Amino acid sequence: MLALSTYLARMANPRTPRRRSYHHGDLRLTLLDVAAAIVREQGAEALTLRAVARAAGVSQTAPYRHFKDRRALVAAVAQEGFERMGAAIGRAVERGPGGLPAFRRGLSAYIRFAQQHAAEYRIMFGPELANREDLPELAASALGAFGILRDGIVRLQQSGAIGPGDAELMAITAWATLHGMAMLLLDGQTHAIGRTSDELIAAATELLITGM
Amino acid sequence: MLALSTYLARMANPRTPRRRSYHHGDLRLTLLDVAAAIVREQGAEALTLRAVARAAGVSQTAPYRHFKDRRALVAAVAQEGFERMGAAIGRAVERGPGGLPAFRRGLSAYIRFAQQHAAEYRIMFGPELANREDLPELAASALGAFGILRDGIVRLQQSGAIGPGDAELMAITAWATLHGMAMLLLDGQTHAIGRTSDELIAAATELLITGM
DNA sequence: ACCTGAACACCGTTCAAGT
DNA sequence: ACCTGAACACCGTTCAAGT
Repeated sequence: MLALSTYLARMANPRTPRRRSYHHGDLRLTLLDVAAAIVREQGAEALTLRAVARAAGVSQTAPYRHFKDRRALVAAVAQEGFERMGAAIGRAVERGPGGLPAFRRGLSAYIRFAQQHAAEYRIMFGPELANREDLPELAASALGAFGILRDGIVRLQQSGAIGPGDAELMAITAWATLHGMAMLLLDGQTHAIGRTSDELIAAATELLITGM
Repeated sequence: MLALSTYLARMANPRTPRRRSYHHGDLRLTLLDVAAAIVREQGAEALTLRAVARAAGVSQTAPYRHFKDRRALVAAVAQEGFERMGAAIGRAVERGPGGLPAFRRGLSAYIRFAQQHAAEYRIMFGPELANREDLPELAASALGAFGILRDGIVRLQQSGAIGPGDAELMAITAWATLHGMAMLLLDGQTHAIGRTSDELIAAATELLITGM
């Protein structure tokens, strides 16, 4: 989680220890770190291959040794995002009593992650990576996150906390609601309406649970 | 609704009647038509100012007389989209019995519009226009569409078709669900799950109504 | 008032060449 | 095996100049 300025300062500083050789060693990892820093600090649209190369201190064509094209780098950033989001939701679910309260905490954690990592979330669900046919790892990460939601619903049904019904259709609808609410919040569409994000998260969560 | 090829052929054809003068006359309208055709036929990412100028047969800087920058052109395309979507939903609501069935038809119409005008929908809700602070007309169009939804919910409450509660919070949640489901469908995220879009639309609609 | 042409600072990507 | 440099085909945008 180094700041972008750290990389840039390192490159500008003549006392920066020279690389062991002409070869970088772990350029792939450096590129990913730099990419994440750019997204975090300058937003999704600032994530260009050339900017990443510049901040990493390599030529603009060096990244092509490690990523097929720009989209592959973006996909790697998104994949990290899915894994971090899954972990954040998992922590929220574990942190307290189970059952319906745990489910509520999970739903809230989803939207809070989107708000706290707005640019990353946009990349995860942006049009560029919408088609995941050629990105099987990314598709698996996303599907894994969906599975957590569906399994949570199944357990709630088994315990009788929510009514019966097609758990998968419920999960897709819940996901759609979370994603939609996250986007509305990120885009500031809810400012005009004058409600706090906590109110909106609570409303969406309760409507979903009541509907189930 | 002319195809892009029509504009391009017109430019390539030496028999195309020359413009009345050095001035185009209604370049703004032509640019908007061409932009809509490009979005429809080549997708949202193909909508560049230079491509629009080329297809319209003017220099690449001519559009700047009519649009402050690229974003202003994109916003104009989005605005047309909001108006057409509002009209499509209105037609669906009117076409049949009122009350809850009309509300269901409206919700379905929203998602069907998104599916049938996928690229346009992406532009309407894309990150580029997310911040509408400097686009008051666009903000008004979007808020108008939201108002239709909220008023529909209020009427359903008055008739007792759905339970009481904060209509605005219900409307935002419903909008989030529609938008989220539309995006999941457009992005093909639902393919992996193997349900038809009709099933998904029905599930989302029923869960929302039950929750209300 | 409206449009053009040249220019600038960016992109992604390819390909031959360097170490 | 990994990285560089030059090149190509794109962008958005500005500014002086043409009609």
